[in-house]
Amino acid sequence: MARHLITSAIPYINGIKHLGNLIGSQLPADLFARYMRARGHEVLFLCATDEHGTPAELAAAKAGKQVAEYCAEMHAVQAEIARGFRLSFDHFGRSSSPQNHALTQHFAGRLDDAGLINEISEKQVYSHADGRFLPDRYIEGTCPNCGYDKARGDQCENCTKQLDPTDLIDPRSAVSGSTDLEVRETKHLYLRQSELKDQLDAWIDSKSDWPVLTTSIAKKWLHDGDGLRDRGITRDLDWGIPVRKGTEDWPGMEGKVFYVWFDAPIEYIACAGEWAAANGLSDADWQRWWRTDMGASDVRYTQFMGKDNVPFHTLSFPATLIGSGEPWKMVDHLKSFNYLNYDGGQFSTSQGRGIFMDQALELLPADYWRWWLLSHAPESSDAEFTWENFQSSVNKDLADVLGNFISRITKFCRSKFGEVVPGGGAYGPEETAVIADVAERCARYGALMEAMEVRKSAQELRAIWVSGNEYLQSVAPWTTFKSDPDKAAMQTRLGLNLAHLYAVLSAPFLPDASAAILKSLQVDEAVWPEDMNEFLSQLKPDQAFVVPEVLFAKVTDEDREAWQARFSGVRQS
RNA sequence: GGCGUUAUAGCUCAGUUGGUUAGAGCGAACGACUCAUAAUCGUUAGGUCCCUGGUUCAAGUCCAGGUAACGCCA
Repeated sequence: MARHLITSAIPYINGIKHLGNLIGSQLPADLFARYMRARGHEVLFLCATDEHGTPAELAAAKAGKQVAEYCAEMHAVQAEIARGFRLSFDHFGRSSSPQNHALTQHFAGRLDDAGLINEISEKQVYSHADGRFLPDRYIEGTCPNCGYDKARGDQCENCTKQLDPTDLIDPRSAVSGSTDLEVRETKHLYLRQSELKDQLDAWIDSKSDWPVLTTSIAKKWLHDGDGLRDRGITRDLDWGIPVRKGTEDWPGMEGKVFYVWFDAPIEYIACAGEWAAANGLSDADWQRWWRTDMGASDVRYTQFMGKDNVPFHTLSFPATLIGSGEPWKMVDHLKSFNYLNYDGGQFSTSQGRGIFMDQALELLPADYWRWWLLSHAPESSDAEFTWENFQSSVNKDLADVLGNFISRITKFCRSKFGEVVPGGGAYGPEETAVIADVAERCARYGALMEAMEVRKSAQELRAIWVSGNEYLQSVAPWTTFKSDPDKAAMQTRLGLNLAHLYAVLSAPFLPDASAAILKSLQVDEAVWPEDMNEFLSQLKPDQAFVVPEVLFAKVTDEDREAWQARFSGVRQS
């Protein structure tokens, strides 16, 4: 038994995520976690909401709420939707947790002790009316380039020109509208990542089994231009983790908080602490996952993320861990995904384009989405969601190949032998052949799952479903029954055992359908097949079962057209 | 403008370190079956592997140049 620590990139608190976000990290991470648990490994699967930063403040203000209140509500909403998609987090934490406050401050202190923090004075805009410094995005004014009067201090949305707040004509606060602004000196902390460049470089070089996409992005950041740049890790905001040096005050940094990119990845660790606290466990219980001096040296740590997050996971976060000089568990394998596009363009949270997680669940149960998304995961390049493709994949794979198999075998059995597993002698040569075929495919499926080859795993799983249909078609128990009912009984028994196999193998992809099949076969516990001969004889003669409800109803043309129309524009609410 | 990724059957995609007749699923045509959600199974037809040049006994695969789409940065 191995120990697997699995984290998914943590979704930002600001609103409900779309299907592109889901397949970019949380869903494949869940697939991997479920598979590893099914194989009997010890798994800790963590995710959380990323709650700090300017967008959260803006969204809260727009909703007319305090930031803390807004974040608490949105965390509950996201947690509920995650449950809806059957994401099996051991804990769904919050980057605003007390654990993350303490740990982030701890890391900052350690980094400072190691001489890896610089204090730098810079000029920033202060708003007298708001009584605070304003981040670039909080300042609005007229774009000097195109004359657009709602340009932001970082960029003009109209002409896309990058700006400095001081470029704006008639600048005003986006918070209060006040024009009583002043440029002031303010001090910020910088993490001297450049000092750690060689260590990071060597560490990345040691990861020969990482995908090209991952290492090429990391190498580019390390070597392009001036190389790895030092980065500011503090901000003049109210909402966030107060800047402290461990448990001590940080002179000159009063009223400032850590920048979101610094504290968000630390939440991966803090989340384990939240998990322990929520389950009445001790510090040692989470530290054995994260501290190599406390038992984590045999942990295999895998991170899942979209490609836009790769630099943070390969450079910034490792810089924090290495720089601390403490024995923290570093990532072993890093699986990154490209983007999922929607009908010819990008999914977009800010523009409300595409299908959002809550809307998806209103249309169809989780298994449909899980199957389509995973079997079309954007692994080697960007992938495309179209309603036609979704309809045909889901109907063919789930309704016709898997669903219909379960239906035909259970109903055939009921009509000829009743709702019990029939006897009728031992398996013959045809059965031996199918069992061998399925065993071989199952081994391949396991290897692909182990390697996190998501699409190929889905293909192999589907091929295993097809084997059942092939078998039934070739031995035709409905024909056999006329001349040799005993033989037909035996063939039907294997068919039912195959249904059991499909329930177990499909569980990581289709947890609900899997549970439904097991329930109808009256199997209490799903156990992964080790010996296929043995497994496919587990359902014994005279064992009762119940014909299940239709597992997957088809998506009709009318459904598809209606949904296509409904999701053609941008989200209204 | 710079950089990156991609380009293979009507569609969605596989093609390991260059090695016989380039594969799968869907869709199409034909056939089989009738247990089943008009489901299933089989057979067949579809490809100048974006273009040009190069390296090699041998290139979808490596190199150079070009074209197109997308993305990131300026």
